Amino acid sequence: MSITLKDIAEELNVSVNTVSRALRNMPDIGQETTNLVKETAARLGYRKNLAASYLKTTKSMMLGIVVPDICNPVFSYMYKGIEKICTETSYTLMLGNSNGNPEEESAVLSNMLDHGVDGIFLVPGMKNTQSHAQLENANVPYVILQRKFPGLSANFVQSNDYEGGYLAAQHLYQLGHRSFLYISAPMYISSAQDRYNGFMAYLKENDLAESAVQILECDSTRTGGYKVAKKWLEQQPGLDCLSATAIFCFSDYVAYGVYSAIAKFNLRVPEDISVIGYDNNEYSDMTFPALTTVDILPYKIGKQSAKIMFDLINNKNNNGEHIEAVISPKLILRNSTKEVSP
Amino acid sequence: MSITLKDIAEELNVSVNTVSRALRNMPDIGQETTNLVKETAARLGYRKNLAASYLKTTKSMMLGIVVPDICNPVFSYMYKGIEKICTETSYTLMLGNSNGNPEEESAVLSNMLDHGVDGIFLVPGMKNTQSHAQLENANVPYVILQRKFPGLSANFVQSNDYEGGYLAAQHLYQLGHRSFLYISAPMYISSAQDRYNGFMAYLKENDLAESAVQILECDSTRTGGYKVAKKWLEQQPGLDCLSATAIFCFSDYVAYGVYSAIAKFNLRVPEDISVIGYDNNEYSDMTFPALTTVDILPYKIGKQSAKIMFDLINNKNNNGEHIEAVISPKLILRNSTKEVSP
DNA sequence: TATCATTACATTAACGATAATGTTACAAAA
DNA sequence: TTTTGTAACATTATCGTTAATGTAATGATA
Repeated sequence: MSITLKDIAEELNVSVNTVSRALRNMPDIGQETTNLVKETAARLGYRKNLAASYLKTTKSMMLGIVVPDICNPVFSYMYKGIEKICTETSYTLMLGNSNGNPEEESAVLSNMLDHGVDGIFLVPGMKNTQSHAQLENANVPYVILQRKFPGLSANFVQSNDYEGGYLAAQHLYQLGHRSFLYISAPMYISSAQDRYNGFMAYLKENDLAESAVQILECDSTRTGGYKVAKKWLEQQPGLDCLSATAIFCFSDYVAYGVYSAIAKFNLRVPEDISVIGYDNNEYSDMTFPALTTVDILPYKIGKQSAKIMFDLINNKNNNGEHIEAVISPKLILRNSTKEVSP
Repeated sequence: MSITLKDIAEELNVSVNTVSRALRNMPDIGQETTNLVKETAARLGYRKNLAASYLKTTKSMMLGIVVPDICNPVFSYMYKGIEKICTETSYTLMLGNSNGNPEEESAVLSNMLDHGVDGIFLVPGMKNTQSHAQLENANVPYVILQRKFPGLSANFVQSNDYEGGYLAAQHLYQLGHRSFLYISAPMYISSAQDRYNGFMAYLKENDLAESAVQILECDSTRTGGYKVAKKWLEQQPGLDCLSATAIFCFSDYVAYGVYSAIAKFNLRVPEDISVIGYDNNEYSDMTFPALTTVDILPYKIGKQSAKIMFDLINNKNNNGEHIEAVISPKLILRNSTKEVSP
């Protein structure tokens, strides 16, 4: 059907091996022959069969990416960051969504490994450590993004969640806030814990007690944020004497839900209560009010991960120790936070 | 390194072929042997080498998807729709962004074809017909999503843009609007033209002249929408006598830009001018005001495309004619449109 | 002059799976 | 009894590529 090395070899009356080596610029093929082979290959429209090549070399030139949900802009920007570097080195990407589900995550990983990917990028779903074992057994390099396997070491790139929490606390404190609600993802997610630690660290530096921060958990979605915020508001002694003057949300998604809950109680952001998000979704400057948030720079995280991946593939990491990279987040000031009313 | 058919064969003292056929439930292998082989395969942790399998069968069990930008939720939802169907049939997906750039689109396609994908989903970028030739030559089934190759036939799934334009016009007309601005993507994009045709069709049915609709073109981004709207507003005789009472935007992105431009002139949506978007981005109900828009149901488009793909792969399409599927869009009513002030 | 490199190729054997074709043992049919 | 059929396997060749090894011709070296 399509042109193979054999076709070129027959056309030129040389061996298949010569064609293969000529196309790969091997030094033991004469310059004239090399040129001739390349011209003929181009003329016939030869394209290398990468699967066949893989069979001999065990280099598939494919990398796998597993994310919870590609519709989440955080992950799609990570994807693009990774792709940016991969395109330069003509690696192709296989993508799979785990939907935050351990079984799906595991199935997708297996599938990619069966296809012989040369490496895997994984944004782990919740508490799934099976993936870790899978990846270790597979004997391919892998980079974990954003969420840590609890207690396990790996090549790892993440936004500095501690710093993000710290920045958020600093911003709110400087506006005069002294009582806070942190609507968090479940605390077994390392990011959730780290952000809390950073948040508390700033407050403690400024002599606030731990009791200054209430914590509520939900899954990082709009409905999650809505439900928790609604419940919290219902339990307040009165809408004019809320037990927190600022809400620190685990994600912009959560913040959107919080907006809705606050609106339901006829309160205003930021006059009655300040809200700060996390992630800086593409549209968070279009919300009303525009959402103050922390940008984790997912594109940068993706690029950094890919660079580490290629170091691993090219064996630059000869001592075998795991690499951990941390990207500093950026506070994005908008209109959902204001100084606390006197 | 990893377990092969050979390992299983040696373990059981049978031939490699027997192992292969047993695992595939071929009828000429005895039931006992089949069971034994399967147990052993499971015990040793055998995983099929899909690349090697491909070499014989020319079925790679991979499909390629090329989109302009996976960060655009329209495309990420299409991806998920496709993935939904593919997971059921254990196909794996290769994803590539073209960034709306013909060269990148072409390069990504080549790359996927070199990897031996069994089929390709393509959301074409702008006016690139080279892809069409590439896909035809490649001799793999392909499905085009959303944007038509001008003048060329292909298996094709799209939202009914004509209907979407019609719905938008109907909604605005019923609110009393009689003069419109259509901020469109370039008209060589079939969707842009179709939406215009649908929009005009409704108006003509209600005895409005073509001059009731002004058309301005931009690329479908926030900045594109912002620039065009700003320019239009600057050219108006006065801000209290705009030459259109409603703006029909090619996408929600454009609408966000239009919002910004309108705000810059201290006008209000929808009191001073109504705005309707297109696509129903995930956050369009969080904007201020919440954006009335047309949902193209990208997840459904993805699923439909995948179904067609598997019909093609399984040769159910024996007469060789191209299949075209059209998904009806849905009007989403929110707060950016209101009855025209008297 | 005989030996040794070197250049530029060709030949052969894999990679892991599968399709096509053989082979054996046993049972059924003539 | 001989033929024929069939169930249940084994053997062999092949997909397209690449690594390992082989070889002929030429030139350099001892």
